Amino acid sequence: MLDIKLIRENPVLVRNNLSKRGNLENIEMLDKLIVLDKKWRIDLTKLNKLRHKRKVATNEIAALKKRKKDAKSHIENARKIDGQIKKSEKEVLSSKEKRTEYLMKIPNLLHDSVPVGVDESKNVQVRKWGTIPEFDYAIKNHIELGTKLKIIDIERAGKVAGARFFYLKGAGAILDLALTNFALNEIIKKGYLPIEPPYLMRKEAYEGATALSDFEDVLYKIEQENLYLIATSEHPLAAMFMKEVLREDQLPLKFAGISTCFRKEAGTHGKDTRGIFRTHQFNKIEQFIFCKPEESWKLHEELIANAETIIKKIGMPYRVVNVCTGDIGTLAAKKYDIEVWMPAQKAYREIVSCSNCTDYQSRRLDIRFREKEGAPTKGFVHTLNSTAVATGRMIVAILENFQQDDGSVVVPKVLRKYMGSIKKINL
RNA sequence: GCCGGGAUGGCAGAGUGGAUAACGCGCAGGCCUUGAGAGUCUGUGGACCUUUAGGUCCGCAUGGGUUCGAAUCCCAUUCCCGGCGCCA
Repeated sequence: MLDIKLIRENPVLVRNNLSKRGNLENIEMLDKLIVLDKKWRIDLTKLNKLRHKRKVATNEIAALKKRKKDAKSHIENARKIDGQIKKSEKEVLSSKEKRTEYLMKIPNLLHDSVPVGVDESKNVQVRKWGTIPEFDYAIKNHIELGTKLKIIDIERAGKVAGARFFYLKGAGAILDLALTNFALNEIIKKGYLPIEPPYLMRKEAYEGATALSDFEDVLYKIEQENLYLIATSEHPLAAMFMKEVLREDQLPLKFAGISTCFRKEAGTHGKDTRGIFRTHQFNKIEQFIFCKPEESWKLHEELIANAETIIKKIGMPYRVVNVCTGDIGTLAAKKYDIEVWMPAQKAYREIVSCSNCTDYQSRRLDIRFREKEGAPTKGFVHTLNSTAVATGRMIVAILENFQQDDGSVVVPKVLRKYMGSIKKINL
């Protein structure tokens, strides 16, 4: 959420930044918010005056009672004020709730380096690495490869759980674990603390960690409980310190989240329907950082570099794109995606998403920092997140890029020590 | 799941229906000191109004209720501690 004080003091700056996203709704919400905020402040001042009146009246009653005098008429008067207060309280509460609603929906301010554009076609390539493999035979896609090698079973998963689920078997299951272990070790080496978070989160925590629009389209809710399955370990990691004040000398805090991710994928019907590229459940190692505001842009580059190192070591051709204003999402001020080459689709496809959320997420979660215990707070921390590896998509990429003409798949060198030293997945 | 105890400022901890949330620690500033420390004084949550300076309200886990008036009484919820039960 944005700072309401910034909106009050510099609405033009906020409006200009929001308009870059090309979504008129944001501007409308901003206008409504400014009106509501003004109304709320006027109503609140009225209410405070009424409450003061009551305080004076009840003090008088107390004084009279102490002297054992009759206070009946005074009590009658106080009762009247009470009625007015109740009415005023309702108004204040209602405008405050609406105000908060808009404030929570208005997206983050964008960094100047974010390219302007309506959709992903306007994302800007930052750099490219590796060579696109050439095949002198008819290549197979990951579904054919995985099915033939008996390491992926999508049909039976359909029977058991429905579309967009899968079984990983044998070398497939081991490959998933190998990717997890490899990526985790790579970032542990760089000083990230591994964390297995809760896979379910309460609504109050989740509202701080993500955009409200995700509740419908992305998150699974547990029936009869106030709990949601996490869509990424970013969310429980972000919420871990909610309502806390961190110590400045402990920043930056760097974490490696380990979790399965659950996503409804509502509204993606017809998109990537086959295979395990887009599924309701997948495993992911996530990088997450809490830091001081002045170091977040440097750390954003560190996160993308870490993710690139992992992909380079696996040996996968990729490119990094600077995600444009129309495609960037609510929380991020800037976002890089890494897209790896998928031979069967003949396209670069997203495999890593790396965002600097500045103070937007931390203000929602109320995570501040200060120099030391007892000292006044210095403001909100910045939060950043980035995929280290999403195993499902990486398995797709490995199968397709490293396939051989006999239908076998070469195991990337760096993963072999996690897979009993096998060099190939054979029939 | 059942029974009992609890939740108060950055921390510790009083306050059981009638003004100011006591004392302490920490933190910030002043005085003192060559300096540090000790000592001492003042300040130390949030919002709103007005702004040299103020003023008002809110804040005792969260949400309701009772009352002229609630940290204090009642109800619900959440979390923590102890005991019993169940359990990988």
